[in-house]
Amino acid sequence: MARTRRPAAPAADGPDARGRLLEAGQAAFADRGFDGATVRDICRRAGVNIAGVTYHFGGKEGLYVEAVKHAHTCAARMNDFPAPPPGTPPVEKLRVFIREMVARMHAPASTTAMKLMMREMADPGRAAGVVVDEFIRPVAFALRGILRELLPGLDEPRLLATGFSVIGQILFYRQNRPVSELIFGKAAVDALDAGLVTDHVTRFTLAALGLAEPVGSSPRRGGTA
Amino acid sequence: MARTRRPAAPAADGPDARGRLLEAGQAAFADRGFDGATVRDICRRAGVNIAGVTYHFGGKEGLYVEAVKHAHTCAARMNDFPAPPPGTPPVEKLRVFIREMVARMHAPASTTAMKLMMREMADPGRAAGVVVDEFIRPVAFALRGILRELLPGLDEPRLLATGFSVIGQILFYRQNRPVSELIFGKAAVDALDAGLVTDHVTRFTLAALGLAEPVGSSPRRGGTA
Amino acid sequence: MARTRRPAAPAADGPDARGRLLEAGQAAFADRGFDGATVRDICRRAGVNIAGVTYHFGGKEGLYVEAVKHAHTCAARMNDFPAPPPGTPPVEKLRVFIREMVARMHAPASTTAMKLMMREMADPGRAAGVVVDEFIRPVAFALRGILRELLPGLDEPRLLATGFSVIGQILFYRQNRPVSELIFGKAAVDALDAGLVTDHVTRFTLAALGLAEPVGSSPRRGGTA
Amino acid sequence: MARTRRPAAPAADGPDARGRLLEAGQAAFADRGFDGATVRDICRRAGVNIAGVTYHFGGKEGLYVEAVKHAHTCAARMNDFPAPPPGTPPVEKLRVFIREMVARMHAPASTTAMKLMMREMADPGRAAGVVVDEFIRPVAFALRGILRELLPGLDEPRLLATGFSVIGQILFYRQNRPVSELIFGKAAVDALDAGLVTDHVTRFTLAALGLAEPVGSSPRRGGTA
DNA sequence: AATGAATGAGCCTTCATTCAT
DNA sequence: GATGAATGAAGGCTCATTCAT
Repeated sequence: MARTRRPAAPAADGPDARGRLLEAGQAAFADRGFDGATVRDICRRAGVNIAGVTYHFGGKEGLYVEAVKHAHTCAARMNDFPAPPPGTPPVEKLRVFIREMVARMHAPASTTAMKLMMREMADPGRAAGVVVDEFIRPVAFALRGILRELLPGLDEPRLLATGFSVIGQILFYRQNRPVSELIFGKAAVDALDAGLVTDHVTRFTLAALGLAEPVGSSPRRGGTA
Repeated sequence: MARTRRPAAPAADGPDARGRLLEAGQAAFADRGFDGATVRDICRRAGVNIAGVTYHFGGKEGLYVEAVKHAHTCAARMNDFPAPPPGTPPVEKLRVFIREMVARMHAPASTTAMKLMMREMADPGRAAGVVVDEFIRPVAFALRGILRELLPGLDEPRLLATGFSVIGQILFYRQNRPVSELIFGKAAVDALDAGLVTDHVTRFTLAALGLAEPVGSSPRRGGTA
Repeated sequence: MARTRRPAAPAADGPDARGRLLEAGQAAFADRGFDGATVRDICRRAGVNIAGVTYHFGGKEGLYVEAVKHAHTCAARMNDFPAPPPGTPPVEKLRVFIREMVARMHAPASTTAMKLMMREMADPGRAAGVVVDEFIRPVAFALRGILRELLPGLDEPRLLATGFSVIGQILFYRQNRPVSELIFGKAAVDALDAGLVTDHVTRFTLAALGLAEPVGSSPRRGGTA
Repeated sequence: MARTRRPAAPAADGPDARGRLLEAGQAAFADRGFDGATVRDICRRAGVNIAGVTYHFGGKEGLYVEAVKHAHTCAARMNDFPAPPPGTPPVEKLRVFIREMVARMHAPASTTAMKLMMREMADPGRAAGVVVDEFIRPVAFALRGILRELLPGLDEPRLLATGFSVIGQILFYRQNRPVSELIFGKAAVDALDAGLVTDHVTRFTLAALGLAEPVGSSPRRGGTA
């Protein structure tokens, strides 16, 4: 156990210094950004000496990159995306994809990790390459594959735009939640839980592709049937 | 306008110090963020004394807020949103709305102002209230009004989600362009110009609402006719 | 007066911040070396804010270079080296040269400046170029000129070596005083004041060149006659 | 020797950690000074754990002192100064002394050790006592003895000054080589090899004491014959 | 109205050192 | 005997801000 290994940890008793730094860094970068976060604060929260960041990560930037990597590892196991069985029809694959993506975006547990990744995506910088390569791109191509199956005759630009329409709908809840709450009130936005959003986005999307009844036609149950 | 809000600033007389500071601040905040931008750099670029920011805006934060306001004033005259004639059918209103929004998001001219506003939206803070009140909220309610006309029977949460689906599709191009280019290449993303995106989002949305043929059914011409 | 110009000097009342920094830096670098001296300490001694060094000199290294320049300016006005009248015989020129150099090396007033310069000479680095160009080289060439006049037939290497013999004798008192005192005691070394050393070096050198009676032959009076 | 002085060090067994640390420390201190050298760097170069310095020498300062001692042990076996046979005439003793000293100062082999010692001499501090006692003082007194034999009637201060004139000439080449090269060019200074310098200093000195023809009188051969 | 020298808090980093193993 | 993760003081420097002019 890493737990029994620590020699003289001063404050916390969770994982080792490096791990605690990673957690604390993730949180700090997530809600203050790279420039806004301070090494001092991160160390204090991690219960680690101020020299710890340089020691373990070579500096603030090193910690940032590792924190983003860690975030993607934590929050986004794309691998356990429930790979649909071979014969699964594409429509079902799309349903699953949407359900999974929405779930991720609404997961309250990984909020911190998610926020950090979103920040890096909105303003790609130090760690963008890693996030894109290991996390974003696979998902993007998975979606494109599904859509290609569904729309074999569509030209490339429109296929891309279609993918963006799907992803755009889902991402919106992550990227614009605070503003949405400011406009419509927290309660109204909170009402849109993962289940409702999954249903809605699935129905909206399938209808747009001619694979389901349009939104508004039959009251609910747009997700499965 | 902004003139009446100044606390203790000197008379503005054209491309004066205050104005240059506003421009320079807008640019700096847009591409480095609040923490990343420095007062010194902004003053240097504006050709203004280093004390200028404190003098004219009371401090860095003051300049930031004014810069965001200025950005919304510049880039987002929601007023000249071509108010459709009274009798316009809702579908047409939605078409116009989408066209206008996409145009704004793709406008290369107001890139700086747009970037600054997007930043503030992604991480609402110091100036979020102003942006939301004066720029975002009117648009959001306009869209909701249109959708309510189109879907009179839909319950509130689903109406909200539908609005988010429309806006999410459009915003995606602003909020995720750099990452998209990283994934699919700049060329592929650049191919999605305002016209194509307008067509696509309009078709996708109308189809989702049962007001147009689904995406992929007939080759193109989903936008105008 | 620079004296009346200071707006809000916190502690001292001498020259302005920049000047005080220069003095304090000179002292600190002189007796602790570049690495040993700290900006904080220098600022404290100068009664200047800690940001003063960066502000006025761009950083520690900038202050160092300026301090060395300042030292040479202060301690070594080679210009007022009493230029001998045109017809002065070379022997007299050499006498004057030695007297002047010894005087400089023994001057207790400019000890700090001298120490700083010696340090930089012993381990030429950041400011060596300046010191050599503006201070050392002119002196070196002046001496070589005098010796060339005295020894027209000597080959270059030996002329150089002769110059080094003259300078080496004089420099010794600056470069090795502390060690000398450790060996022979402070009293014995202090007994060698500027006058005695001038006499001695002059006699030793002139005798070596066959221009005076050898050391030890007649008790004293080796300097002038 | 140094072995009996260690406070709490482990048994030394050849090119062990302790020895490698000593070598690495010597090199680092020689060309960066005490403050400029870092324990980390020294340990890395010695292939020793970072705690090695504290462990073996009690700290950085301890290593420094031992390194200087080591340097004097390595580079300056004053013992094998070829003690002249009892009846050797003083002039010959002086010749030998000069030859030996110049040889030491020009020895390229012991450059590191020499540089370290020179540094400590120029700015006597932590290890000055040791160097002076074991290395410098014996030489100084040897020279004084020789000069006393040659100049039995000279008063003490002048005798001291005479010794300084001899040593000053020789030391110059060690203490001011870099600056000399800056002024006259590396080639010109390199031309002054040990042989030429020995010849020159010997001739210059003996002539100054009335024991040889003056410099410049007969072309060369002032050193040996 | 506008300046810019000066401020002091706070930044990230590096240092020699320690201590449980 | 030797290790290396962890320490905490101190390093140089940058920041937004102030104030006498």
